[in-house]
Amino acid sequence: MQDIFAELNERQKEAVMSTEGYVRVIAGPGAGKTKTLTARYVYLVKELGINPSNILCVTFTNKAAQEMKKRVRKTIGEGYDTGLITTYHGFCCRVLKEDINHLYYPNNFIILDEEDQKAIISEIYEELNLDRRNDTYERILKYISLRKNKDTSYVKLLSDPGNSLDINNTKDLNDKIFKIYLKKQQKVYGLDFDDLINFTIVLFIDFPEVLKKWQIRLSYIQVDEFQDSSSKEFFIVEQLSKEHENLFVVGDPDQTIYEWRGADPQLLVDFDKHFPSCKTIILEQNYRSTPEILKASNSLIKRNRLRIEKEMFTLNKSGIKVIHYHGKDEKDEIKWITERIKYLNKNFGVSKKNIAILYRAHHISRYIEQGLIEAGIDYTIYGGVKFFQRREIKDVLAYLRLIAYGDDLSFSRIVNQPSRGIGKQKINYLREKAEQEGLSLYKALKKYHTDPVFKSTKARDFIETIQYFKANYRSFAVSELLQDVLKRTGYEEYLRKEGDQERLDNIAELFYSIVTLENNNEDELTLEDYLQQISLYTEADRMDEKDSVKLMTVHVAKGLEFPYVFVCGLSENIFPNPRSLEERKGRALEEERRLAYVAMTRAMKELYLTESEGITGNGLKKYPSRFLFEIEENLLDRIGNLEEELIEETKKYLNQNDDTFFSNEEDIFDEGDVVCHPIFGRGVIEKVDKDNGVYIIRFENIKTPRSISFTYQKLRLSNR
DNA sequence: GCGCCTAACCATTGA
DNA sequence: GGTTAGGCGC
Repeated sequence: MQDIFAELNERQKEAVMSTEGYVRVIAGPGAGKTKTLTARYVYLVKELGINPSNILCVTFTNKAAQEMKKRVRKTIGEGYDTGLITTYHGFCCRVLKEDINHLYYPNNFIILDEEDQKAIISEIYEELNLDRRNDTYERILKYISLRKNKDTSYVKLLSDPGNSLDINNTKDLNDKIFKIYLKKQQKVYGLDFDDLINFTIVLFIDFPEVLKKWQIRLSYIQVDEFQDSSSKEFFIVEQLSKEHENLFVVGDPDQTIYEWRGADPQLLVDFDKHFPSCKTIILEQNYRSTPEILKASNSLIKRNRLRIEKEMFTLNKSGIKVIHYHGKDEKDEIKWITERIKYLNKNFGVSKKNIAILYRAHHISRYIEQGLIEAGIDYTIYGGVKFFQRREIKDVLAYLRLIAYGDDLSFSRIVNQPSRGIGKQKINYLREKAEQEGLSLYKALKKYHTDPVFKSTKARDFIETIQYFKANYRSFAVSELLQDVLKRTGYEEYLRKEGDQERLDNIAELFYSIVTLENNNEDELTLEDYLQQISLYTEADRMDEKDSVKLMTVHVAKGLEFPYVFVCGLSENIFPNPRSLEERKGRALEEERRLAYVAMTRAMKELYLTESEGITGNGLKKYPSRFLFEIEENLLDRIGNLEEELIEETKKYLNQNDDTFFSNEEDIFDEGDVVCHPIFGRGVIEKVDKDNGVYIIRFENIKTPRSISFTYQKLRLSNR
């Protein structure tokens, strides 16, 4: 216990000791959020004697959960069930496994990931004879997700064993697709990511006794990265906390980067209004970055209007200034990066694993990769074609899932992989049979594989192999099973024949990840558990200690830190992202800025911001990102050939598209002026802070004064 | 009927 | 780089 406290500062200690009631901790980047959260968990167990099975600790990723579990176990010892250190989705999964039967859905449901959803939609397209080129998966998936989240009554439709889905009675094509989708997912007993949350909510509302059970069980609840919780997720923890009234949330509104997915930072901002007894602790000391990095980051995030004023500080040692490199083209940009990496390595012994290259969107990684290959620098991409969505990984997992569940999605994925002579036509034939007799595709093949139709196929082999595994899989560890499956199904040989070493390597990586999981788990890892866990995995969960440069999007980098960080592709029309700006006007630019802030604050020792001239994918000319000019000039070291002319052109371009940018207009308000803000309402200007370019305004309806940047005053404030 | 190859088109972020 | 339709050969 002692050593846990020894590492904490006074405020962090205060947070750890705040075990009763509603508590919110607002903590900027590198302030030791996770450390504090972990210490509090340990304090609850060791000092207060609370059983871990009564503490719900919601983390943002599985990786964060795994690491926290590891640290917790080190201090409290083995033998505890720390299964409630988990993500929202992981927790919902746990609840549903226990109680979904109330909703007439079996608890051996499968979790549908994006790939599965796409497969379902693809089937629907085929059945309805729709032209795929005129539509996109993304649009349909968005529509389905929107529909599900707007009205959760679909949960009852889905779980109704009588199946009251009337496909003929539809309003339009979208509605029809939606209903067929529900029918298809019901057939495989699938739950997608939205369902996990929605089912849990319906369960809690419709069956108060289930909610009560969990309320009593969970004496303490703590939530990490609370600014990225959605109102639905908040509803879940709020309801759960009603019995013991111990809810502890940690977050930073400035790091909200998931608004587009439903995150609502206002929940953290208004936490004190929601729970008037709430205690607030603010952690402003950063232990991660050099003062140079922190100052530059602060100076950028200050440009946002919608924020709780807080200024991070650090006592860390000074380093070099943040560098902005401007390249003549993409080749030049990556060349400079690779040379810098080599320089750091040669002169300071910086190893590759301590370096991260971050970007706004996956496709940017292409020219980065190219350059790294040319320079002979090893790298690992996290994200992009996501590891768990790679063809070979999905195939292997589909075999495992078919063995465990016998579902149609897995079946159609791998029945002809490797080729067994069972193509489209034969699947359609099977589909008809299955439909008529209410069988799954696998069962239909099992019944009819002796039909003359399948004479020239390897259907019999296939059925025999799968049947063998179905009968025996429980007596093997998942890793053993995987190896056996690879051999007996001929999948490994098939890849080997194709000479696809990379795919084989990926499978090896999957194998080792299973072995690690098996070694870390307290209990035996069952196949069902594994499959469920893996479908909730994220790219960040794969992060390891391989000695290679790490490439990932800023979103994937959230919550992580790296000694040396390059943020590349910092151009207008890339970062900030034009589609995001288009889609959610107003709020989006602030989120993009927070994203840039998150990217910058990942760096511990040195931070490089790079961009280059050229054109973007949609044929627009690239200009240096506005964010590069929003950071105070004296905090950046501009390197590369950035001509005055281009800066002027950029300013002109930005002003054209956003009249609040580079506005030379002087502040038109004085202290004491009454102003009106579209969101905050009426307020009085308390102070004009010319140094930082902000007004401090006390709004009538808001407890703490807010700061509003000058650059926005023209647009956002009006005299009144 | 099946599977392989190619040209053409497209790309925001993710649990 | 991935995805898709369509053509072609077995």
